[in-house]
Amino acid sequence: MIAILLYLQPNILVMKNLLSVLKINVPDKIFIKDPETSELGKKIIENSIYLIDEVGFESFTFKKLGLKIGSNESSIYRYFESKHKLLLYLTSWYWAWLEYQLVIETFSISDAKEKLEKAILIVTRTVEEDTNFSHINETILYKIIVNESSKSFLTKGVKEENKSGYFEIYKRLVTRIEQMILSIEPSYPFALSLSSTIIEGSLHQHFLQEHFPSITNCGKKISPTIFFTNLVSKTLGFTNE
Amino acid sequence: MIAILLYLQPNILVMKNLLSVLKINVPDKIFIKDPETSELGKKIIENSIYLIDEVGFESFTFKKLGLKIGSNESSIYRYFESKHKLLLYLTSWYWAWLEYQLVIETFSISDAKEKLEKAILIVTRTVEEDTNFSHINETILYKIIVNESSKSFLTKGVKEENKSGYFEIYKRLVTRIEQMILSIEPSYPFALSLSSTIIEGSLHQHFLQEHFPSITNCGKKISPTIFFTNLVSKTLGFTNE
DNA sequence: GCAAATATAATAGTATTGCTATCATAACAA
DNA sequence: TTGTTATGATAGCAATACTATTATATTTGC
Repeated sequence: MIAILLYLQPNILVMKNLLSVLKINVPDKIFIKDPETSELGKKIIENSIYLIDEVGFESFTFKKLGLKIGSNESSIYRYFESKHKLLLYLTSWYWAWLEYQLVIETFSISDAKEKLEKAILIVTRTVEEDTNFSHINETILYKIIVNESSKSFLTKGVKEENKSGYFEIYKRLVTRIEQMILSIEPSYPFALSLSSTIIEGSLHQHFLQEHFPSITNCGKKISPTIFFTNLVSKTLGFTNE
Repeated sequence: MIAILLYLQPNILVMKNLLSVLKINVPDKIFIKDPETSELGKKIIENSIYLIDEVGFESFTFKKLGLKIGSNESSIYRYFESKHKLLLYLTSWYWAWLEYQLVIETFSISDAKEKLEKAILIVTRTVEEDTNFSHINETILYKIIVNESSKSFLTKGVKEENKSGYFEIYKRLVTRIEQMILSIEPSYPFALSLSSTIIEGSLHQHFLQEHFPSITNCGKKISPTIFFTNLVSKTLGFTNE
């Protein structure tokens, strides 16, 4: 795979091609039956994204989803044991998708600072264009990540679910950016915290921009990318002009 | 009140005295009947904190709470129209309580940097000692803030609830710290985003410390306070030695 | 092409949730 | 003492979050 990546130009078309071959892998304990293996499964994923966006995760039910896709509640339960597991699936898929972008788009960058800046761009930018290579609408999924993803870990069951490996992809993403930080400033003692702050903090700034504009500078002129790029460059002591 | 504060030493004893006179004010549209005005009301607040901590917000119900306090479900509905409103009450109370501490403990500090550092300490530190001046156990409430407070705004109803003023205290806290940042560096263009990142980011680091220690540097030796103090001093270009 | 396996659909049922409504009683105040 | 207010007890209801069973398609292997 590394060999292939070296020859690829990182753009959406390439993503599309690459991902038509490579499958986004979600920890398989999250589902009962892999939704990627059937038409119904794909319809479940595709439309759960639309429905959660429409009504919010609290009001989302398998019954309503069944109605939307002309299928039965009980059939959906054959894929996911609960709506919480479905949310875990969607968030895992998103982080895996981001990780692919991170790897592809930073792979050929040799300059450590440039590499980190690119990484910050990737994890903080708004997903606006749907790459359209699959049944998953990434633009809408991104809205769900901003509004609902915290609920995937803010539960009484986190500890156990963490042990089951449900958050591995997310954690690997954090450590990837940690490594980029350390390659610039090996003695910086808070690389993990800075990395996790960039990722969660960016989602939070996107949320504020939408719902609490009075407590963020992010808006039309300033993006979370600009804010976090500045924050990181100042913190690690390099200029980004 | 300002006159009084000038003569006070900021410590827990003073807090206790001050708050026995001053009432923490929560936006009054949040409740149907003010729980501070009756014994039952106070029992509801006191024990909702314990129960939410025990079972998590999702499994928390008014029926269970009624059972715990030897009262009736229907009586609790006379105070709060839903458990969501109760969560809003608890989070608002917490932010108001923090704001008091912020005002009291930074009031007499004239040096801008010292003032900001004190403010960061106040909003990022773990609430470990219960001041015990009321029926509210702040230590347990703090755990709820870390684990559940995001759910108070990550809902389909945020926009409306924001219009109703339910988040005023929280927003005012963010702008207070924004002002402290600007008094050090008036040209820094991201003061609001930095402030909101400190507050939410600190809760997130506390959460990670507890549940995902592999993606944070915070733990026994490093606290969120140390991380954010360093982050802010580097970002604003002053040293904190 | 047919049987067997598998996937999906339809229906029913259950305990719990998130309430609302009504009526009774207790406490307290005018 | 009478009225007002607070609380308690009970009932009821539609929706949620499932589980279980049975029926009917669809696919697959031989």
